[in-house]
Amino acid sequence: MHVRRPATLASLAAELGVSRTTVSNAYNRPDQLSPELRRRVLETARRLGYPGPDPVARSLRTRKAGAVGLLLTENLSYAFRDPAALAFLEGVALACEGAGQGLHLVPVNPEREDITAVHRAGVDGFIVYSVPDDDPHLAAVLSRPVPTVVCDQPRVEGVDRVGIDDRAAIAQLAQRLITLGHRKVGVLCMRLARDRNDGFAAIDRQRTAHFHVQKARLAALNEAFSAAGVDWAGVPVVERFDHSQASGASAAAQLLDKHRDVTALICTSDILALGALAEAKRRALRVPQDLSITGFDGIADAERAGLTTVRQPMLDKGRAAGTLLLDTVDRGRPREITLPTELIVGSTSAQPRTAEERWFGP
Amino acid sequence: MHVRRPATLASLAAELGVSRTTVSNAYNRPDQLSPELRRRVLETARRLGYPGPDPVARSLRTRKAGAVGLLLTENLSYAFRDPAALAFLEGVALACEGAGQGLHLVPVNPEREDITAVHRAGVDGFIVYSVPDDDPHLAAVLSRPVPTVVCDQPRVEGVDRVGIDDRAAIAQLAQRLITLGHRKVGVLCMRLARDRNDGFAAIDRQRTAHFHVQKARLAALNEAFSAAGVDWAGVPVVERFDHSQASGASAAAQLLDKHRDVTALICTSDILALGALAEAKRRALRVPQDLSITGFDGIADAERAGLTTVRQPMLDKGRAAGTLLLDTVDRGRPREITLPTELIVGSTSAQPRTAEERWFGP
DNA sequence: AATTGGTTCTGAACCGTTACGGTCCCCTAC
DNA sequence: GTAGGGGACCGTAACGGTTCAGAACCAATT
Repeated sequence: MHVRRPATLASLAAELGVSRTTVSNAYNRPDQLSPELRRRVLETARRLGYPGPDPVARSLRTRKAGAVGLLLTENLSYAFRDPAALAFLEGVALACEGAGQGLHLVPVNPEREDITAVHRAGVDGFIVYSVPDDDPHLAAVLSRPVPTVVCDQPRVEGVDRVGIDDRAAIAQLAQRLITLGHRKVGVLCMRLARDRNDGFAAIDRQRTAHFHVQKARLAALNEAFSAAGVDWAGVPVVERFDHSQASGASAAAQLLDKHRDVTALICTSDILALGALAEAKRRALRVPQDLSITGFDGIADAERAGLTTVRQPMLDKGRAAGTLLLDTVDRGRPREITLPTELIVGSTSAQPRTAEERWFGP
Repeated sequence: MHVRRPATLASLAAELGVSRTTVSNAYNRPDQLSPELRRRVLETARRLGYPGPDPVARSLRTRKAGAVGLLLTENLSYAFRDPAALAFLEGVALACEGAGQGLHLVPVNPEREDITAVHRAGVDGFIVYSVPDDDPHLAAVLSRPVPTVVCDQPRVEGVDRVGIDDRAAIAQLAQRLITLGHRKVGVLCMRLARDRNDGFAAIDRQRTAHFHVQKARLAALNEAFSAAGVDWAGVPVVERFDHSQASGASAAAQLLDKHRDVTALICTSDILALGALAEAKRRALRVPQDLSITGFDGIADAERAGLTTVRQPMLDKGRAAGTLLLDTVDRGRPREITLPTELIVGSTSAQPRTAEERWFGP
């Protein structure tokens, strides 16, 4: 550890016999004082071990912290494990470093409601990524008098927003499955609300979901399959609180145990889909002959696995969020950026076998 | 964007007809005022849209920012691409969230010398990860009157440190190759200094390297192979500024073009090794029969590829750095933590073929 | 009646800077 | 000789809190 005598701008000024303003100018506005004096100031600073103006005091005065706050649904460390979140983070970082801004990761525990971290963060603005609409942290952010950008969340009055058209994106996927002939499908989705509910999610829970993205995707699936004559009430939807391949596998198991007749498993994330893929393999179900499986996100592992999925530009999303937040120019009315998505048809989806084939083989 | 009338603690106090102290206490020391008054304060705060004490002003007074600064060699966004750096980051994040501290990523451009970001960061301490010993950012950090932990760097007077025994770790690897019979080896390493030098690195450059880790590993290799009778001056070492598989591949190509007789390629990182592996494949060199290749780090991709490498606990490293920084208790004399490493013998190393075999096949 | 003790609230100092609006002085130009 | 201009530096007032030593008050004890 490294401790210095607390030299301040004032003590430096006293030592030099100049005003504090002058010392401040030596650091911030070199043109406001003679080069000679500036040299003396800096030299004396070195001698006294003065590290330059205190960042916090400066922030207080200038009302600028030089950093962007990032709020995630999950534990801080989770973000480093999920490829999609990671790409988002990378995008935000890109925007930040382009603007010379720091990136302040706000520590949040999704299971507790400790808001203090949000209140403590000395930042010029917040990016809020995919938290439930009733999240107290979100409320805390909005209460703070700094600009905010939300991402993968519902619109908030007067707040910039970045996202994709989740409904259209998954509707396209659904349409593909429908065209292929799938009518008996199941869905694996991520957590729908802040409470842990690992299991089937009835329509009511789907409708009252607090995670905007999941809710939108389920609603769009509902709409698409209903239009194709499928009774959505009969479509099993399994929810998982934790987002991991293991969760995907167990969810798939739970669903398949109860509904052996499904011909397609629609997963709202690639991670879940990869888990489902593993479970299918474990059960010796052939994909896509016996079971089609689809994901969402377009992460590298999904591509590697040949997953049918929807690719969304996570990195661009992060960058857009950062840019929006840092672009102070045309901050008039709230802005909204919707990024394009792309259906990726992989090798994990195909026509379902007919009943006959199911009994007698292909 | 979301702007509120600037209500302050003072204006709240005025509105309520109480002192600022009382309002402050309402937030920070509930036991210091009657529950009734506290209720009124909070209620009035809500009505006026007062978001609670300003974090920056609070930080100024309390001298606590509630955040840890993290300084990396590379661009901010790089950290999200390199698995090893990522694991480190995750470890730091883990420690931070355990202590309820924010994680402030300091934006740094390794090619420029803009130090202001370090001076601007309102943090309670710094973790500095693998920057060159002459890095001006490091100097800037050390000049600040806050505790610091360096990681994968040489000792700095009076500063806590976390690392591994690089020399011992790679010496073990070298010993293995020597035992297998390799005497004609080549080395691929990461950047040795702040200037870009994509190409062969002569002994002099190796010796004057500013990246501690690389320097230590090269020195240990030198020692080990010299002891085995190899003239280190004749061992080609190729350096790459950018750390990527592409770099590894091109470095391998450059080395093999000039030194067709090497039987083993020692890489100072798994990323480089994976690139070398790709290049070997491109050249139809069989690994390990025609060429042994080793890495360093023990990332997941390396394991998948069966790489012979040294595993180091990157996550633990990050966590240790965070813990060290946040543990204010026994901050007496500088502490040092050295983490264990483990030699992983994979399928990319084997006995070199004899000269005979080289000509006539195995 | 005086002392003690406990709550509840206040006043003033302080944290280390920067913004703003000067002042002062020297130099040039007419 | 003096008006005008510009460079160099300064004084004061915030910025928005926290902290600590009391003050005021009331009840209980001696």
